[in-house]
Formats: sequence, structure tokens, C-alpha cells
Amino acid sequence: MKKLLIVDGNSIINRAFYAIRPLTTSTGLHTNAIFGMVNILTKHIDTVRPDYCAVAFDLRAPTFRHKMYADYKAGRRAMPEELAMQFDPAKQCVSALGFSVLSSEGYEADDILGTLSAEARDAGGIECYIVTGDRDALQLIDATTTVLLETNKGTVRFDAEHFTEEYGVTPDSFIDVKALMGDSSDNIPGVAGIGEKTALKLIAEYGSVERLYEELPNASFTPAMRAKLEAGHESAKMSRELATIFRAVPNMPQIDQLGNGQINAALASEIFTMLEFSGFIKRFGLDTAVRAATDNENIDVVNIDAAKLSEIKSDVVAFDIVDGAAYIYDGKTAFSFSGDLSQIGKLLDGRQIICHDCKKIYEILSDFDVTWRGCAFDVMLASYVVNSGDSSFELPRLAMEYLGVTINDTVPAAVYIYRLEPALRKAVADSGQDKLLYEIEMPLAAVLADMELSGFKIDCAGIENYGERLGTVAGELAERIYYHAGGDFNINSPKQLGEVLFERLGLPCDKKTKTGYSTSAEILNKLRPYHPIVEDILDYRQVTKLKSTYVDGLLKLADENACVHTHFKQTGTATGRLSSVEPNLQNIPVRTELGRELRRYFIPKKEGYVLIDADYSQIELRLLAAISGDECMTQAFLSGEDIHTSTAATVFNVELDDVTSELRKRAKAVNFGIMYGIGEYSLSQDLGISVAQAKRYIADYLASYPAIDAYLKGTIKQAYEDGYVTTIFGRRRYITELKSQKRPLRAFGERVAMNSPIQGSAADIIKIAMINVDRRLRESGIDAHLILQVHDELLIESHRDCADEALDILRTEMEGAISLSVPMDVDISCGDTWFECK
DNA sequence: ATGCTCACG
DNA sequence: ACGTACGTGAGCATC
Repeated sequence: MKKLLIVDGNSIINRAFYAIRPLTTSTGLHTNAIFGMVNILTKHIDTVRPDYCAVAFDLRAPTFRHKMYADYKAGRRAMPEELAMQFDPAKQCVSALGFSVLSSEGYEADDILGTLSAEARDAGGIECYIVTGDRDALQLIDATTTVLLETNKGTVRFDAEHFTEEYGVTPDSFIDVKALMGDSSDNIPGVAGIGEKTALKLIAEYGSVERLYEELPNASFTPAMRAKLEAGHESAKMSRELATIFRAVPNMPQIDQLGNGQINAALASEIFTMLEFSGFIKRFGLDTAVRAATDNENIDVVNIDAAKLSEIKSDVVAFDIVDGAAYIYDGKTAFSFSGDLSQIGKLLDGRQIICHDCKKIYEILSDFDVTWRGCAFDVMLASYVVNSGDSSFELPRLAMEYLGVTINDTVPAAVYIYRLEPALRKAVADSGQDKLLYEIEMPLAAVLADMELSGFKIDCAGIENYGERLGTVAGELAERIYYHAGGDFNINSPKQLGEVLFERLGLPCDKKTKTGYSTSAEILNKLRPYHPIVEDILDYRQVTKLKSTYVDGLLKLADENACVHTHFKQTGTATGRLSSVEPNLQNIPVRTELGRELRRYFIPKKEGYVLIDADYSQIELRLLAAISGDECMTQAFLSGEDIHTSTAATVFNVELDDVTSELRKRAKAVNFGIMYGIGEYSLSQDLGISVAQAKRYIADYLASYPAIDAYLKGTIKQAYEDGYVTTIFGRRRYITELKSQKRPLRAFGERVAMNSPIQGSAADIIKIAMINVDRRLRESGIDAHLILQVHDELLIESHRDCADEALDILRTEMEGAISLSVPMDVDISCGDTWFECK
């Protein structure tokens, strides 16, 4: 049996366009719909394994349906330009993947599918598979034709049996149903007042529109129904014709002349390269073909020894270290140096050095006692500043985006780094982010390098003991859980846990995830009153989380001196914050008592030293007050009031002294909500109040702080106009979601627009503070250094004897990092362990 | 590889 | 009718 795979190109491209977040090439060509289409085509090639393949497209010209009914497809929104531009390259992809591209003037893609499937049926010996997102095609289902319907939930296979099961009528009655119910997307009228349910019932009973109207005089209908049907008779007849797919489009190719579904490597590598689909290039093994097409350059590498290092004269060089060997490129010659890296200082000092990820270079060189921290331009940090939302800041992607080349691994990376510098320097300048790069991000890299090298000491024995205690508790809890459940199961498996709770024990469930029951803490908290097992599960979760993530995780990463060295990712967030990995020291427990205990085992490296911990008090709300210029909130901060209490008094219109803890809690939730770009629904969930009540809170809040209201609205407007938002220091974040046609995605974009300037400005400020604290500590010559940053918090390790001085520097530089209308207050404390710093 | 859950600001 | 607060990283189960 041969197989024919035919695809409704318009339908699939449309679906992909709206389902996939915007993607563009470096030149601004939108590619998300093409990307989705290629994914769908390759998926069906793999599962169907067809012998013949074609994709059908509509043409712009009017079809016979328009001639029949002038309003056919009237009222459709014009295709967005971002989608229209994707059709031509999409067709090239279709050809490259071994599909024929078919279209016919006066007919729609549907009609071509109908014609080919009829041809296959009549020829015999050919199974036909139709891929589309449009349910209209279901009328084509027959003994040899199957529709693979693309839905939001994935591909659904419709053969005759499944169709009948789902709709209660046979596939060939489908057009009769449509004739009655109409189709708003094609503007097919149907019979006014009849929807899907009634139409299905009527056709199930009478078989067809024709029979229905034959029987109408005798049938027992309500007067209203009869009137509807009579009024809609002509419309039903025409709708049926409009809805019927035409199955004899002239001049269609023979099936055995269609494409065979085999990829054409030359075409595919060309088009995928143009579209920057590196993932597909890899998946189809097209790498070598692409490389030959894009970069034939061969750069000779000159090996040099330490003596020759001083013979490199250029003032500007790119510098890179790979597997312990240094590479230097001066624009003409690439040098490699495999000697002792402690000699490299004489090369680096007094020149402009261009790097990719200078922090890493600083750390490698520190091993060789080279303390050079003078990188002049870091292409990784520059590209992050240019667009913090990019998926990767690795060299291959930067070379592709800014130079349009695929990296050739016979060419030293330093060559690409060197060539990236002018392009990125210009991009940074054009976006007004010079200061951000040269005065914040690059100096910060040096500070971070030293923090990472220093590390944070942990008390391994203490943690092990803590872990054993947790293990014992977890074991006891597990036994009780098994007892309540009436048998052993894997408590860590949400699937098994869901079955136990909601099926075996019959607890009420309202929320489900895509894959099954939700067993999140939020849900379990609501279930507490119903069964004692719930509390045990919550406790078990907490205890096992602490053990596996923190106790076991940290111990694994401690070095021979019992220090953990986190890696700060300086390009890890879209807002400008840092992130911390291996281990993540930015999420060490603090909110629960048991979790907080862990902080007892974070200690200074040596006897006689202490930890100093400082955190900005309410930095984000202070920034909101200052940036918006809201007098009321600014005043509250200036007077040193508790901000949530003050907000409660203002919004709920009571005296400060009359603010109850409940009112304060609500005000706090609204304050947070405002910063995150509030939704009334979410606030109501958070506070357990009605949506209407939440709506009132928000309205009252914005009325109480009119400048905040104006600022948030203005920011959103600006974001729509520019496509990005900025922090106080000009850090940009592009928000492509605002261009989406999908309302939820645009709403998300608006929340991002409200939050990013605040979160990002706070990130800028603490980065400035870090640079200044680091410098002041060095200048003072005291025995104290930074070891950790947790978004609004800095940690110093200091000798006892100079702790007061270190504390003073820390406070001064944090509070003084920026001068605004609202003071940047800092809470500061000192202790022998991190736990004691509170 | 992806989803769920949960730790932090 | 839908989905529902911003930014992260890690471990585990499951496909």
C-alpha cells in the first residue's frame, strides 16, 4: 500500500503563526510560522512515512465561491504583514523537504486536497493522509482517507470511525451540518438561529438538508423552529454548496508525479541558513554543507613561546583561552600560546583586550596568579546589553547574528571575537547603553570573578547532621502517608500522588494540570481539613526538598576547603538581574523556620571572621515611588513609615494607628501586585476575595497614587510605541509579546512593561553598589570582601577587627549608589553564621 | 526533553 | 470562552 500525505499549507501556517511566539532572523524576517510548519511537516513525514507528498496553498485571487456568494470570507481581518512575509520562504522549505507545492487559480487549498484524495481513492492502493487545522476537511474522510487534525492539544487522527463517534453523523453528512449551522470564520450564513448542537441533531435524524426540507411539512417541530428552518431554506442550500469542497480541480498532477518526501540537502541547507534555523540544520545533518557555503576561510595559527609574546605589538587584540592555551588575534595574525599562562600579563597590560566572557578569563588567569582585570570590551556582555532577551550569548550565535557567518572550528574563536567588537560597540552606542556596558557590566564582571573565586564556606558536618535529621523525619512521614493511603507508592510522583488523593481517598479536586491532577502546595493547603494525610504530604515535600536540593546538592558542590563557589550568570535574565547556578545561592531557604536552619551552616572561611549582610529595604517600591514621582508614596518613605501600613491607611482611608494586620496584609498584596503588573483575578486569588472586591482595591490604589497610575499607563504606551522599555540607567528590554495578535500574550507583555523598569533599575543600582563597595574595600586595605549577591542583598566576609569599617562602607555605598527623591535605606546586620544575620 | 513542584528576591 | 502577577534554578518523574 502506497501512502499519500497532503497538507493544507495556509491552515498550518496560520496555526503556527498564532501558536508560536514571534521569532525573527537577525535581519528582521519573521520566521515563527515557517518554523512551526517545518516542525509539523517533518513530524508527519516521520509518523506517516509517505511515498508521495504535497502541500496546497490558496492564491490571492477570488475563488468560485466568491463568485457564488459575494460575502464569502467577508469580515476576515487582513493578514498581518509579519505573517504574509513568511509564505514565500515557507514554500521554499516545503520544496526542500520533498513536497510538491500546489495551488490553482480560482480554487482553495481545500479543493486541491479534495481532488488529490479523490484521485487516490479512485486509483486504489493508496492511503491518503490529510494534514490541516481546519475541520472543514473532515468531510473528505472515507475508507482510504484519514484526516490528521492539528489542534491546540496536538494532532488528532480522524478516520471515519472516530468521526462518527465524535459527531454522531457520518463524514459525508458533515457538509449538511455546516449548511445548517454556518461558519462564522468563512462567513457562511447557515440557518439563522441554528447552532452546532441543533444542526447535528437534525442531520442525525434526517440524514441530509434535502431530506430535512422534504420532511419539514410533516415533521413535528415547534412553531419557532419551523419558522427558522423555513426562513433559512435558501440560505441553507447555498451554505451547503459553499461548504462543499470541490473534488475535481483541473490540471492537477498525477499522484506518482508528486514529491517523495526526501529532503533535498542543498535546497534545505540554503533556505534553513537564510532563515537561521540552526536547529533544523543540525537535525538534518546539514552542517557540513552549510559550512562550505558560508565560511571557507582558513586562518593560519602561529604558535609562539613566552619570549615571542612581547613581539605582538598591536594595541588592540582579541584574547581567548581554550583548553589552557591562549589565543591572540590582532586583526591580521592569529597566535597561540601554550606556555605558562603566568607569563601572559606582559601581553595583556597596556593594551585594549577584547574578550568573550571576561569573567571566565579572569578566573582562569587567577589560577596562574595573574590578577589582570582590564578587559576593554566583552562581546558577550555587549550582546547581552544590546538584547537581554536573546536565547544565547555564545560565540556561534553572536557570529551568526552580528557577522552572518557560521563558526568554522578550524578558525580560532579569537578571530570572531575580534570581528564582533566593532559591530557590537556600535549596537551598544546606538541603543544608548555605553555607560551601562562600560561603567556597570564590565567592571562588575571583575567583582563577580573575585566573589566566585572566594566562595562561601559551609559547615559540612553540620549540614550532614541536619540532613540526617531531615532523612529521619522524611522516613517517619512517609510511613504515615503509606498508612493513610493504605499502601506504598512514590510520593514524589505527582501522578501517583494524584491518584491516591483524588481517586483512592476521594478528596475533592477542582484544578487540573495538562497531564493530570494538580498536587501543588496551593491545592494541598485547601485540602488540609479533609484528611490528615494532606498535612503529612506537605511536610514530606518540605523535608525532602530541603534534603535533596539543599543538603545533598550543596555537599556535592563543596570543594576541598568546604567552600561552594557559585557561578553568577551575568547574561541570565531579561531584566538585568544576575542569576546563580551550581549551586544557586540565591534561593537558600529563609521563609520557613526549618528551612532557615540551613543558614546556620553558611559560615566565614576562617576563625576570627564574621559575615555582614545588608539588604535594600523595599527597593522596588521605593523605585516605583521615585520614578513615578508620586508624592504620597514618596512622603511615606521619607517619613520612615512602614510602607504597607501606610498604603493600607491611604487606600482604605483609615488612620495609621487603625490599620489592622489584615488590612496591612491586603495592602501588601496590592503593592506587590502593582509592581508585577496587576490582574484583578490574581489579586482576588491571592487574598481570597471576590474579583469585584479586588478590582475595587486596585482602582482605589491607583486613585490614591495618581502618579503611579499615570506612570504605569505611560510606560505601557511607550512600550507599544518603541517595542521596548528602559531602566533608569537606560538598560533596554524588548517586549515582542506586545506585537502578538493573542490577547493573553499581549497582556503578559504589558505586565512585563510595568515590571521590568522597576526590577531592572533595582538590578542596576545594586550592581553599581557592588562595584563601589569592592573598590572602597580594596582602597581601605582592610581584610573584607564581597562573597554573595541575592538581588537586593549583599554579603561580606570580614575580619572581626575591621567589621565596623566594612559595615560602614557597605551601608554608605549601597545607600549612595544612586540619589533619588526617595532614600535607598539599607538594613544591615552581622553574625558568625548567615542565620545570625537577620 | 518536558512538566511539575518548590526554593528565593 | 479563555486565562490569570514579575524574575530565576534544581530535582524528580515521566515520556
